[in-house]
Amino acid sequence: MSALLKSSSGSFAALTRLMSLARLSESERGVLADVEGRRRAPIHREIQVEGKPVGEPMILLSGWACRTRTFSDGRRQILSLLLPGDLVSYAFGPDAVAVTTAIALTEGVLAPAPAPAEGGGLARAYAAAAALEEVYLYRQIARLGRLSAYERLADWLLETRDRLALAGLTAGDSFPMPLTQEALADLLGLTSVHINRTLQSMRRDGALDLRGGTARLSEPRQLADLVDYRPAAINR
Amino acid sequence: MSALLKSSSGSFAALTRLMSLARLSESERGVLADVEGRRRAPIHREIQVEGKPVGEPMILLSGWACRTRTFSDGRRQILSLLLPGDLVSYAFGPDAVAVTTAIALTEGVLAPAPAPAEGGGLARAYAAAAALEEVYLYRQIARLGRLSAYERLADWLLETRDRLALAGLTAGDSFPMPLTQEALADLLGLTSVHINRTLQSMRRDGALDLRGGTARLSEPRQLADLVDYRPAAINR
DNA sequence: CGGAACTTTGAACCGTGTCAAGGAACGTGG
DNA sequence: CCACGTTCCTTGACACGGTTCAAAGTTCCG
Repeated sequence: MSALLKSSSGSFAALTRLMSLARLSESERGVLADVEGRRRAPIHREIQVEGKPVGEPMILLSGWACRTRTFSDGRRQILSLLLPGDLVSYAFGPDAVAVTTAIALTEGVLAPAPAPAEGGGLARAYAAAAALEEVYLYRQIARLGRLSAYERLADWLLETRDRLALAGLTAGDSFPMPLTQEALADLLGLTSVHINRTLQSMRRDGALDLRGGTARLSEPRQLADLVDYRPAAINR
Repeated sequence: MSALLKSSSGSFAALTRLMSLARLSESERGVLADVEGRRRAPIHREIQVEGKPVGEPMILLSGWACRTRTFSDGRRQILSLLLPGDLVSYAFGPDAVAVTTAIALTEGVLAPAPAPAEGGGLARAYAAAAALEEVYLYRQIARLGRLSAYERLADWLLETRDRLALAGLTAGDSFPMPLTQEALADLLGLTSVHINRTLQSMRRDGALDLRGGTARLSEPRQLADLVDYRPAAINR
């Protein structure tokens, strides 16, 4: 068994995220570190399959994944991203059936999501996570429906920076961005060729630095104005 | 008070929908008919406002509504539709804040959603409704991200027919379709001009008959093949 | 009967897709 | 550590679906 799977390292980001979503008790904070039943998800591996029982709830400890829909003619749309600390199948009881297929976009590690005590911090964190997931879905719809390629990219970069910040994965304006341009295209409803051109246009504008799997937003304010971006707020 | 508001007529469709989602007990079936606190929602009225507390859960008894996002420059995207029997604000406790703005697209009637008994049929119906709502969100994303105008329209018509069928509002291949072409455009991420052309193209193909607020799909099979459409199935 | 909201049509324009080919980066095995 | 294949990125020319702008026609409702 690899170091990633047996050690408690690698659940850091996920724990950080849960702690940004709700105050956790001492014991709740420990439960993720030594959770049993971790499993590695190699890149492109299906994590969940549409129409099959979802099984026990899982949390993504590290790596990026997505929910996806593939049409019979091969067209593919990434419906939503799953980032470290996101819950993968936490809906409607274990006898329910998955409504989407989910796959790993990078190498990742999954673990069974610790069962929350009624009314505890973990339960609140999960509820907040579900609420946020809903927000991201609505945003994805607005993005695809009404924004230009450049705007979609800007909006998504801002959102992703904020999501990763919750998991403590940002460093200033920098954050990991391991997606290929083809994955970005499938996510933003464009072609990879056009993603390439749009990325370069944003680089030329001095708004984006994207190299070696790391993105840096140099002018986040201006990008935010461009797309009327406001951070997600669930609770007041 | 109008006949619609005081009589038990007008909750028929909503009750029919809940009964298609789960088996309801005798008493549960009655609870919607004489629910207190109905209110009329005139066309264009805000039902819920992003950032404000959601208040008590509501169910849409009749009429069409939507969740919407408006950008600062005026662009508008309809995120999801709310049809008779749909729950409007049923998420994450009454202290939560609405994550979208919802408005009435036609004249409609709302009522407080009857509180479900733990483990009862109504609770199962609400859970199924929430699961379906999630399915429709994912579909909307795939539609906007990867389908052409003609395909978006076909896919949406099929979905809407099936949704209305759950509420007993279809008659064969016919169903009410009260949206203006501009609303359709905002829903499908297009312009009203192009919606107009696309509708006519579908009419010319003999696939759609849309007049006087009623739509009829003449070739549902072919449309379904075109967009790889399959009915939503939550439970197995 | 009159006005507002909605639908229809035409012509020009433009953002994004398509097709094709070459180049860079990366991992793997020898 | 090099050689090689594979995956990913980049670029150019051209095509096309959908938008924009403008104006006329229709329906609906008070």
